Amino acid sequence: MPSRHLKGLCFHPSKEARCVTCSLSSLCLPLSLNLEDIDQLDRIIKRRQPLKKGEYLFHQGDNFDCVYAVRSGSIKNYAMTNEGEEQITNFYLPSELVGLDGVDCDTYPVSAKALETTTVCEIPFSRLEELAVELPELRAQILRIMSKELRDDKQMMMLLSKKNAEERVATFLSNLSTRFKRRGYSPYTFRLPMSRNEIGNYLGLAVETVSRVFTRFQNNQLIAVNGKEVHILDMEQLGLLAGLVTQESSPRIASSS
Amino acid sequence: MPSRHLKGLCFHPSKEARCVTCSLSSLCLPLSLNLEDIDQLDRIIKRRQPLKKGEYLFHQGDNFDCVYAVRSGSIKNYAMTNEGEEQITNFYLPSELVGLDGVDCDTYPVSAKALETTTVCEIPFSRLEELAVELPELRAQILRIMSKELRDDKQMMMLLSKKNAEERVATFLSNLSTRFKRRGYSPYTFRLPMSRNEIGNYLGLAVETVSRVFTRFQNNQLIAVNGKEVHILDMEQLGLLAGLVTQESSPRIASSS
DNA sequence: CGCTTTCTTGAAAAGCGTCAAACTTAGTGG
DNA sequence: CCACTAAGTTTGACGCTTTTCAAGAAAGCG
Repeated sequence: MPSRHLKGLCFHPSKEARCVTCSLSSLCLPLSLNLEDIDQLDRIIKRRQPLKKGEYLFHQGDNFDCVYAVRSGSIKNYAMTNEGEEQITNFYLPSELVGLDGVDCDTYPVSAKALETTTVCEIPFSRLEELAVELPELRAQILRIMSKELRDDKQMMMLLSKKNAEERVATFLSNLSTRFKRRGYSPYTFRLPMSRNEIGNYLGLAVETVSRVFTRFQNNQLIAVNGKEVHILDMEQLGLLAGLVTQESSPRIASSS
Repeated sequence: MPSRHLKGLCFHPSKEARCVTCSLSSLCLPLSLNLEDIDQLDRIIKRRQPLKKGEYLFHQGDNFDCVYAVRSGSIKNYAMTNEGEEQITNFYLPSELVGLDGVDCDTYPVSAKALETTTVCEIPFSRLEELAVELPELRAQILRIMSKELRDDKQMMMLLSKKNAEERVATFLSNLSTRFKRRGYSPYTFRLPMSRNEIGNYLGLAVETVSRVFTRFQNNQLIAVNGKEVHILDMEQLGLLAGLVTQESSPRIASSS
């Protein structure tokens, strides 16, 4: 039924080439748009060729022109420090929107690189803005997404300035779990798309520390890890740790011994 | 000359009660609005009674309804951690906009408290949105401000995850300096509106560490401090330190001795 | 299958936090 | 206006968490 409007405007007429049929449609941009609005949005969106691991969506400094919705796979955002090391500022999983922090500059302030084979929807920002003029719901949705990202950033700042290594890793895992769950995947069993190094970089910890915390969590029956495969065994305890737990009387995780 | 439109709509008919005559007009929201647009904006803005030190602009959890432009004084944003300690997420100086991270929630995610006697313009968000429908420039400006805040947050995350105590404090001072300069004040001499404790909280450092770094900077002729009064003596060196300098061959600041 | 990269583990070192105490400033009331 | 108290700041000594360095184990890749 929802197939008016498609015509010759469809760029990659694949089996899932429209927002209405997209399995992520309830999570992605058109969260609160009605069917007609989605059709309009649909017409400005391009599906890009899948990116292979290590390929770039855009580079820091590229002209800002599009935002991207991840359809499958995952993306990392990172900037270069003055010394040339990378600083990861975010990971993006399917249904999440990449590139919004470029809105007020001419260029992307960070680079976006695929962590694995990744497909995205490309949304030309100028056309999105045009469309937003007519669709108040779309406008509101864009604001909501940016505002959400602002709040997530504050959470991250809290993590970086107040939490210790265990709390950081626990927060990271809980957070991933929640996002996988929302996508429809198991919140208990998932594959980390990023390396230990990238986790450490993101969390402000040395690789070795991340590795040690993983082992400690495993020894304490919090999780079971096998390479990038993670099973969360005790979600409650993990959540407690993540929630900035240093309560005097809390059963402290035994230190490796 | 710019005085059509005012009529009975002016809430506090003080000497600086309009955006057009506001000394911050070139910095504040209406950055890129023309005179007529500013007049329209002007009519939805209320000037609130000055806040005394320690008073709240809003509390975490209050209904989100307004954003605020600081006219004079300063504001801190902070959230409560699960353990009940405060975590400062931002400081706002005159011409800066407070409250935007509430846009997509019903309630403010943080509290906003005056660090000193502070005056603000109150901007009802619903009316701002209405107005934004007609004024594309205003819409763009709101996006720009949010996007700027997103990028600032990334910078903060970088600071918290990669910089040591000296680099953090140097960054903090450089940043304040820049903002004071933009306001038209001296970038070299200014008064810190916040306590050492608050600086430490914000930078993820213990008070004692902040204090020690201040002393060290003073011993090394980088700055001169007297209570909250700060003079920057060597802006270049301070900037170098701030810019994530651990270059092998850089003249490392002598440690207090 | 061998090579490179990533991950893990141990031991030592460093940076920062914590505790404690002296000192300064700000605020209050006599 | 000064004394008094509370709050904020500075300084030193010590300890703990995390980093750094190093080396071996596992995994990914051609």
